[in-house]
Amino acid sequence: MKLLAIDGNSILHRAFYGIKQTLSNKNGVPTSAVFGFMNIYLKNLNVVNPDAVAVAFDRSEPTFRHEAVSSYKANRHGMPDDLAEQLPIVKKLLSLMGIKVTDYAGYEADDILGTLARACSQNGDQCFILTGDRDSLQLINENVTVMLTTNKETIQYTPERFFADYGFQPINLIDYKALMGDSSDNISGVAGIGEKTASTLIKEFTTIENLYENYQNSGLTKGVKTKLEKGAESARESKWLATICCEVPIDTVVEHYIPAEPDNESLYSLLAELEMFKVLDKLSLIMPEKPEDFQPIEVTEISLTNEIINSLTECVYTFEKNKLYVLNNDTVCTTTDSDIIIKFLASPCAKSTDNAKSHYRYAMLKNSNVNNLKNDVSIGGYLLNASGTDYTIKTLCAEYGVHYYVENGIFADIVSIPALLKKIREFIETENLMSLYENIEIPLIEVLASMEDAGVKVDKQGVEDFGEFLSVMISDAKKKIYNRAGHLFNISSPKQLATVLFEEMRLPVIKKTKTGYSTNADVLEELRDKDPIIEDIINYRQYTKLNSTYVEGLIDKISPDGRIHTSFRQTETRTGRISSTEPNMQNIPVRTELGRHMRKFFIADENKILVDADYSQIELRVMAHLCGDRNMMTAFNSGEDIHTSTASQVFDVPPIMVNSEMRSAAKAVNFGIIYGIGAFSLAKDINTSREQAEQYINSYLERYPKVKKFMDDTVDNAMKTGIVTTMFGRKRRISEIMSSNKIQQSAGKRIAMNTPVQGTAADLIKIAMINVYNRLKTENINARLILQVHDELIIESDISCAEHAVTILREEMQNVHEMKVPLAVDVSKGKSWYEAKE
DNA sequence: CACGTCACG
DNA sequence: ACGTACGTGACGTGT
Repeated sequence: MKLLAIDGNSILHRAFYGIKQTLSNKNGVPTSAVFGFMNIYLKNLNVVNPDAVAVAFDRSEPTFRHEAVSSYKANRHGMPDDLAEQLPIVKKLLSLMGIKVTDYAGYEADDILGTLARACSQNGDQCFILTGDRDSLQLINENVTVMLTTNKETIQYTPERFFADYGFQPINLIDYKALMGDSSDNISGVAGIGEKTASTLIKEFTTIENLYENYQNSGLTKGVKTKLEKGAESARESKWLATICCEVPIDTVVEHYIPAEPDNESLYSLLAELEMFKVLDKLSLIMPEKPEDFQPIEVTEISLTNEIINSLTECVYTFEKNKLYVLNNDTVCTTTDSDIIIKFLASPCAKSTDNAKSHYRYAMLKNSNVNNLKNDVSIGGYLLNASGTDYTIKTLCAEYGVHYYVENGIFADIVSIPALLKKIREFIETENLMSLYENIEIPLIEVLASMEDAGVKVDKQGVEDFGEFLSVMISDAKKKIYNRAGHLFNISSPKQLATVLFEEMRLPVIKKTKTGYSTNADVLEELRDKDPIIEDIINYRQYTKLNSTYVEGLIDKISPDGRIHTSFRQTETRTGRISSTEPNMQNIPVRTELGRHMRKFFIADENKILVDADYSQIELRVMAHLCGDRNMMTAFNSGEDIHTSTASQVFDVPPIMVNSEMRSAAKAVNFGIIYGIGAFSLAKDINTSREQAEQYINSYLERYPKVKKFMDDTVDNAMKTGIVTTMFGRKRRISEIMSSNKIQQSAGKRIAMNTPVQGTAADLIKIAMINVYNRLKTENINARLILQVHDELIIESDISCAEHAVTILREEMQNVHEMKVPLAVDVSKGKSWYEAKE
């Protein structure tokens, strides 16, 4: 028999403190520790593949070994509330999985593990102890392996591995601890004896009994002898405290720990309620049958014909690997004939599906379109919970408690959609998201598909030439760097670079990362004057970044039509922004002249021109609108430069007296305001003292009191409800704000302050995109939207109608919504993106 | 696959 | 005393 014995408390702690993210479900129940626990458990279950599993927990009362010690747990913090809440959930999950959970009054989890381990050793069974606590290593023997889990890895401690690490036998870990003590367990040990001495003593004397019999006549130093003498009493007591009890009166018949049949139905509901869809997947659980409303769906597959298409008024369809599935009552009509697919997509039938954007792309490739799209369940799922990782039908079914029809095989998706859609629409309705869904997100799908379909023309030769130039500059910089360093190394490896800079060249360490010395741009900037190698490294970084990410990365993505067709993602960001991938067209360089050069290669086709329009300071304007601060509104309404105006307020001088330093400080403060201000970071950003930064922030908030009020109200509300909302009702759940960890909670507050602003700006530009798209269509302009970069829209237009495109962009962006301050838009034209943005 | 780094708004 | 801006995606290194 093989037994996996788990220290439940220890693993739960590891999971809680190991997971950076704070997770919680819709109802605000914290779940990160449960999630981490399940991951650690499932991972090691696969590694060990045991016949039996036991999970041990502490009892909250003082334990047998410790009740004699009056200051029990003096140095242990009680569990934070959000961890304590998760303990019963884990126990519940385990018992639903059929796993025996064991505790015993007066004993700790490791005593139970010790008892089970001893039983295994005596019966010749194998025992694997899963824990994060080194104490259990004393239990190791030929039959007992300890799987020690850290945040990074799990180490399997066999007797050999233990000896290699410690240099004595596992059982003598008790003696070792008796000498050196353990503050977290309130074991005092021998005063003055630490890790090093304890280790040497145990290697020589093996046990403290033997040590105390013989130390006087040994060659130990006088100091050590005195310490041992004084600590004799404490050492004996410490040994007793450090010894794991192996005689807890629990059931030690290993066979009794063979898991029972899991209660899949309850397990499913609980995991779904906790929103642990990945775990559901790993356990291959699906929504169990519900007697009342569950009916297996018998479907027959027939071929989709024009007649059927013409008869449809409303339907659900999916579309995978160029095969179309249309659900029509009890039949699934399928086809792979692209003419029929196009015909269907263009038909007037009201359509519901998932991943509709790809269907638009399919249609547009054939110069057709999708007509009358009513629902996209993925988009719906995203609006209801923007922090999901995927919005596939299977995952959504799990999330919304809808049966996923695995038994229907390849029809599982389509057969599952109707019930899922019903649920999702109900929630969208009750959450007041219907207008956002129907008027913004659904219409936007077509716009994004059209932009992807259009793509951006690239001057491939130009990019290649630029790449040649960069390669020369890179080898040049390399040579200089190797010369100065005195040897070859991989400059792109932060680790190797750090060795050269901070160990070989002894340059001062500015900042550390959790794995070593930081070599990032800020650090290099500070070291710039210290050695000429730094400048070359900065250049090397810039050249290689441009070359690998932009030159090589983009060339790979040029389609046969000479254009790049990025993919815009509509269900990716927590705030409601869209993102761009393969390639990311939203982070093409612009801030440095060399980087900006890249934009010369994104060009308009023959007889066409690029029209670029961007909102100026849209997020600050959104802030002004949302909070209604008089001072801020006046600044925008008067049309003056906002950073100058802010500087005038913060420094209390007339605008004419604002110099460029004051203006850039004010600009940084404005950014800080949007991000959820912190004095520390502002100070770092503008290179001033924390006190000074604090003062800027305070005078800002005094001058713009409603900004402060808005921030305070938003945070208060988020603390109460766990949710923040944009102007158009988009919601974001912020689990961090409920965290017992202060750092995470402050992060949550900043998120709460930033999201309504960033999210509202995202909503606004989405509306503008839809309106621009529709006007280009109805006014028959030979121009297409091709890119969006958060506050910027780009149209590729026939030269003949470029002015019309300019007008449409300007009007639709400026007038997108009635606001308390004007939305300013800068528009310009050019043959390339570089030219069009000046 | 995580991390450090760096490109953008 | 903590460790610090908000939101993304891609690349190279190293485990």
